[in-house]
Amino acid sequence: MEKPTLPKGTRDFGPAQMAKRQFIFNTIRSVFQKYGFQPLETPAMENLSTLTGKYGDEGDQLLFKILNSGDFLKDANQENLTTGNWKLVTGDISEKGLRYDLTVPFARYVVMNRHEITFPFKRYQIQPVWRADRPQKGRYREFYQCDADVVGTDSLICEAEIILMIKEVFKGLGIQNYTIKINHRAILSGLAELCKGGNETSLFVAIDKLDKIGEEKVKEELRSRGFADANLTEVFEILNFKGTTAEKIEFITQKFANSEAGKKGISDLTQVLQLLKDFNTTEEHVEFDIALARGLSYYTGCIFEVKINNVAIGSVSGGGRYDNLTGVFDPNDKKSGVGFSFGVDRLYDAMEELKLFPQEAQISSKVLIAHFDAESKKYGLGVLQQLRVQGIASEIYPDAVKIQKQLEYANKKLIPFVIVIGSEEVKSGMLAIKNMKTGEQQKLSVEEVINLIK
RNA sequence: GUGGGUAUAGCUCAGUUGGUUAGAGCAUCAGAUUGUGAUUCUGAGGGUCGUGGGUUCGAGCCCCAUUACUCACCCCA
Repeated sequence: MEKPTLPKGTRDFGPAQMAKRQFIFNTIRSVFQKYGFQPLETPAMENLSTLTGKYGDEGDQLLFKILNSGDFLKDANQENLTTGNWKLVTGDISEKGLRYDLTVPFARYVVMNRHEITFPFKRYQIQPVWRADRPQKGRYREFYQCDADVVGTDSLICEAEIILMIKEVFKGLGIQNYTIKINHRAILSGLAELCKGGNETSLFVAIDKLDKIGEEKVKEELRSRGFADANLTEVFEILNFKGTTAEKIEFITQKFANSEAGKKGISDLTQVLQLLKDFNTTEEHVEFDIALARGLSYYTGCIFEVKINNVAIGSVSGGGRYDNLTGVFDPNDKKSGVGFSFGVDRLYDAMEELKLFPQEAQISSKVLIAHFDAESKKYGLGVLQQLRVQGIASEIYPDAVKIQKQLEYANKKLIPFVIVIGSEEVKSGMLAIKNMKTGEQQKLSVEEVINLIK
């Protein structure tokens, strides 16, 4: 018989992992809801026409496509088949694909439902997405994103609130050493204006790697992409400027004196920082990083990225403002949106590495009822029901087996208390309750047991 | 898409210049213990060494192919 396996880059999540994952999901969800976001779910699959062209050529390559049902060759163009033009054949035999992120399906939803939606619309969405790239550390083909976006307002309060939410989620998860990097697309544009010639995107992609590969490697890459060293002097002067956020802003304000884009970026950023003060929060964990660029082509305003320090995993959260997302589906409907996303799978890996999962989050039942014989098992059912009425998660060992085995079961399931029932307990009504951590055992009435555990 | 690495028990891994019957820890099961787990002691089960071919008197080890996994690059959560 052939051994069953999983598709590359996908995982099962057993009870132990699910307990930890749900701890993350619950933390994020409760923060989203506290900030007034409402839930949304969209289908796992979208029409390919909805997805293609939104993520650039690279992104189109990484889309999982779904083969048409039935005789999918029926409608395929014979010429495409014989010439072996796979890209054209793909379009003939596949019209659906798995979602690549949550932002594009959200934009589609907004355009389709704009008459029912009250703007500004704040939605959160926690669902898996799929990417057909080669898996590696911290990178899967199926992974969950937790998105929160606001569409229909260009207020910078949204940007400030994103920072607040990130801080609150990380506090809830117990992650302390992290950095929220912030930048602005217009500041990047200002930077591009300072070096004449060369492709803007190539510049952003290259400088984004600055802290990873260093100045020399970045310059090397830029040279290979047609940038002249002489034109890069001022760019690197800015990128290498060290100082506080306020000092950085002052420095680039002089540099961007003649740049409309640069001035707009600085103004937005300054306002966001001021709003943080108005919210009575500090700039702790927030870092203005002029080299931060994000790949997705639709960001137009502030951009964010969150990294957990001392953990070798990519960013665990990112986002930004896009002025033109709905415009992709309807050119007459250009709504401004801003949003961000947590990568649960990377948060999980990072928290595992940092040993941040609290053990309480892994407890399922609080009590197990163990029994010595049929009569005590029967008696235990009544006790079990009383516990459950009190809202205590509890279970009884269903089979008649040795007490050893029942205690082992509790031990493995991390159940903290075991009520042992035998003929003595049935007779007296006093229950033997054992604390599995300390090993202590005492005789208590049902009411006393409930008070102890609750 | 490009380039490395790995593949031996359910899991994590040893395995000498190629040499008889392939080992350990953990896990599982049984017992020490007929009203007590995690700790301790004793014992047991479990492997066509990823797959296919080649070299050799002889291959877990060397060579070729293939598949899976994994790490890095591109890009990204």
